Amino acid sequence: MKELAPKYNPAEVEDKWYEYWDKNGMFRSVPDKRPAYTIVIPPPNVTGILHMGHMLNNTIQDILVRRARQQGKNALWVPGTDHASISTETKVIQKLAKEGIKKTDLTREQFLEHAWEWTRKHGGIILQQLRKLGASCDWSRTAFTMDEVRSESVIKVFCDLYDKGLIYRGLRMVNWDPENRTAISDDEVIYSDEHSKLYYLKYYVADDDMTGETGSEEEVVHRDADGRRYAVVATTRPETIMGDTAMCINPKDPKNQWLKGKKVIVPLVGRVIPVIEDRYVEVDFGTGCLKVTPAHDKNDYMLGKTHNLETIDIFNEDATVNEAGADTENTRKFLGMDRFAVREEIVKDLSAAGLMEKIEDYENKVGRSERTKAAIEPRLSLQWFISMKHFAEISLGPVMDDYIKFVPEKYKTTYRIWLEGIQDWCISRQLWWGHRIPAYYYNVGEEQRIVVAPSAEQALEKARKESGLDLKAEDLRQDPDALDTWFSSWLWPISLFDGIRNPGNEEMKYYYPTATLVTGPDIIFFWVARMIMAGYEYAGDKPFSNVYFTGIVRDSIGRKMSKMLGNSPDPLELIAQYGADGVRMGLMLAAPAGNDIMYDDKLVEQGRNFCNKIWNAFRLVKGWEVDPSLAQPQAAKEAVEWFGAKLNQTMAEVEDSFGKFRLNEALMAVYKLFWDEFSSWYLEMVKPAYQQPVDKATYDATLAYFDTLLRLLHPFMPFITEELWQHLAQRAEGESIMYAPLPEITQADAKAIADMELAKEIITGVRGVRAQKNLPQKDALTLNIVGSFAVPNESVIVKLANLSALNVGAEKDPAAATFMVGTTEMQVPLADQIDVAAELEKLAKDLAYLEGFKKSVEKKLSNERFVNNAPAAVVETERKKLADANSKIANIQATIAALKG
RNA sequence: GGGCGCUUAGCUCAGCUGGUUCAGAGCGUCUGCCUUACAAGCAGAGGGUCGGGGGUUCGAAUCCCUCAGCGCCCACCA
Repeated sequence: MKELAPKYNPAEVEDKWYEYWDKNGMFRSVPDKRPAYTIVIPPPNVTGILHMGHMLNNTIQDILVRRARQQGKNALWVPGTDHASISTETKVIQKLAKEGIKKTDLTREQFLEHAWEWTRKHGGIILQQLRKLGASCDWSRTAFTMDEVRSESVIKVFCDLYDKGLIYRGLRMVNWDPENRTAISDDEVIYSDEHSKLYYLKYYVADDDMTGETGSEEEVVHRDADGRRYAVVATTRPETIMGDTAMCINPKDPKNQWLKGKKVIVPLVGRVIPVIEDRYVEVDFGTGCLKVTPAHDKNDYMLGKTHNLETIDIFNEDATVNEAGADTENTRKFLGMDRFAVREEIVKDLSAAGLMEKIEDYENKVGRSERTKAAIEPRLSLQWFISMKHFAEISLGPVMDDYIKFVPEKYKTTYRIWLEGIQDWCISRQLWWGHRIPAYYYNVGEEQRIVVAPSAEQALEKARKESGLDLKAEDLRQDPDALDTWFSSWLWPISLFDGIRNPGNEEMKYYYPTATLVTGPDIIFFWVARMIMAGYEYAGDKPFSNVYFTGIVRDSIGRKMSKMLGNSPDPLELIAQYGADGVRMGLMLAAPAGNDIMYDDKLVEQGRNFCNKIWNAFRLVKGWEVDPSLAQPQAAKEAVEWFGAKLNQTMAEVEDSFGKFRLNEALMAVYKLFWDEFSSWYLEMVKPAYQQPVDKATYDATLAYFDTLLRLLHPFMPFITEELWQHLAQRAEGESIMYAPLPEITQADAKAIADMELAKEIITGVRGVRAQKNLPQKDALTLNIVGSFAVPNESVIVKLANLSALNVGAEKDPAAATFMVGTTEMQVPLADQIDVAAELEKLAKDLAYLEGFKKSVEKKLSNERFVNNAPAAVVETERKKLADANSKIANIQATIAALKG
């Protein structure tokens, strides 16, 4: 074979193997007799591009799927993308804006045409990028949440839930995103602390008779220069005063007793509003007076309901002031003005009118849209909701009982608490990009009625039946709203197998429930919980058996990766630079389940270096000439026996780690096995002298071990393992390491492992002496073992320590470098090279340490309570420690005496 | 305000139901080596009173209490 480069070049092999796998249909899965192992991808946004979070998440999925394949399971990883209604619609609007087109200038159909065009142009890029990573998805099954199967599934489920009475339409205070002019769910609102101001406004008492204060001295009564009384209200949102319909105090607030039963005047607006009492108001906040704006605040809305207040909505959909907000002389000028501009203006006006008591700096939580970052405007509107009580009931148990296993387990609590306090799910969005709500309105006289049906035709038929009228198609108006994106996502594990339209079909029976869901904890409510709900409602069983929550990929100083900070590496750039295997390996080493990972280039460097290590180990082995006539050297025989045991031991560890989803530990175990045990120890043990041939037995054993190591590594590093596996032996076209099973794990020979550990300790001891005394490796040394000792793997020791003689039962030699293995003294004679003073100093230190150690053990053993209460085995080990310490001390003392003598 | 979690070597972390696999790993650091598989490497070495305090116990990184710091999630204080 041709000479291999001393460095591994991933770029040369990765695309080649990916095409090979794809061409040979190796990612493809169809139901058969084997057990299934299914993963459905968390569908990335259709127009998104790969970021570090995707890299981590999809690497994990690929590892699980590839491992399942090796285990003989019928592994399927289903890919797809999400239409991401808000996010995509926002992007399309921005793109149109650049072309000078406003959404409002377009018809729904025109807008959707633009959106589809955008989707076609950018859609699926991310799936192409996943191939670079090595993702072994069955691409023939690639789905989209707005393709035909998924869309029909969504509509069918909506109709079904409506028929079941689980979907309703209602007037609610919703989180309104004025930028996209849509309602969003509670979960899509991000609250953060922001600097703002607290404005103290004067609300004069209406029809003030200006008579003196009544009641207690604790009362706080404000008066102006003319003696007129007013209350002070602290607010962060002075622009909403046009919607004030009451002022509220706490009935127990001594400061404000005098306001009871009074009416006050809204500043500037001039409207007279009642003072109401409710314990909701905090006595200690601000002045204890609260302005109540039922149309623009969730709590105020609640107050409005309990106290039967009028609701005045003062804003348009885009949070500019409407007619109702601008119907007085002083507020007329605000018509059409944005809420924040109004705030500025109104603050000026209030101050000018002497109605502003003071302004303070203030820090409060402001809710913003997760997507557009626009400040949420609470808004009353008609929306569609799913009643969640039923779903909460069916989805709690399976997780709490570990029928669905969460990794890490702590998210069970998070999940339970959320379900216990669950709110109804607002599923309508005032967007066009998405699944349009299949609800149709028609009028019977003045009364508006609703029918819900999968199509306009069916709706018409239904409406005719229900109304008894001879309605025409144009009498029905479809609801303009689209459904929340998650309304399609929650069906994903079912709809991917067409299990909504065709319940119980063959694919559903075979692939469902899926094995493991790999996702971030940030969407545990949005998605994970709801998939569990839909799973039970529409497939009669859990959607997945395990949920592996990944962490967030952060930069090396712990910041989230973000475009703004520019601290996120480009994944494809990384792959180009370090190889897909190197990147996968680097990420996985640092990623325990549920832990954030601090990304650093050092990690992927380590991955790349490991690839190189594997590559070079391969170069070594493949470079050997085999001489069949050669007998196997004893050292090689010992090495082969030992490594077989070590391999088995590690495979058991890896198996155990996978069972616990501790992929980083599994990888680390294989990493150390390959680098330390195989490369640094085993290969050195069996390596023939330079340009000497190797015997057949050793060669075969080594290739077999290499093969197994590649299989173990394959799920983590698919490309290099395939490349080398193909080189390792003649493979037929269509063969792949992807389907090479792992050998069975047998009981590891513990004695073989322990013996070699001891041998390694001796070798390391000799190497230590070489390092200290500057003795070159090529000079053979003598090793004398003082007293009796059963030497394990003697040939290996002689070879790796480069010994000319190994004597057991030697006399103590003062002119020798000494090291201890257990209680046994080992010496490398140095003749005149020994530095007596330095040696004595070192021995004195050792002695002092041992004396101290001995004392602590003796103290323990002389403690009667310890001897009486501790288990016999523990006491026994203490006794042994003491005996060992005594023997070591005697040894050292003898050596010191000999050196001095 | 409620809940969950974290604090162990310079960095990132592992240490299950208390006792030789209890003070560990990887990376980094230091020393010596371009030894014909690999300097993206080899060999060797150093490094922590396990956040502070208290308690339970013969014995605590491990269990309990408390304090401090950090992180995340949830929540209607304008």
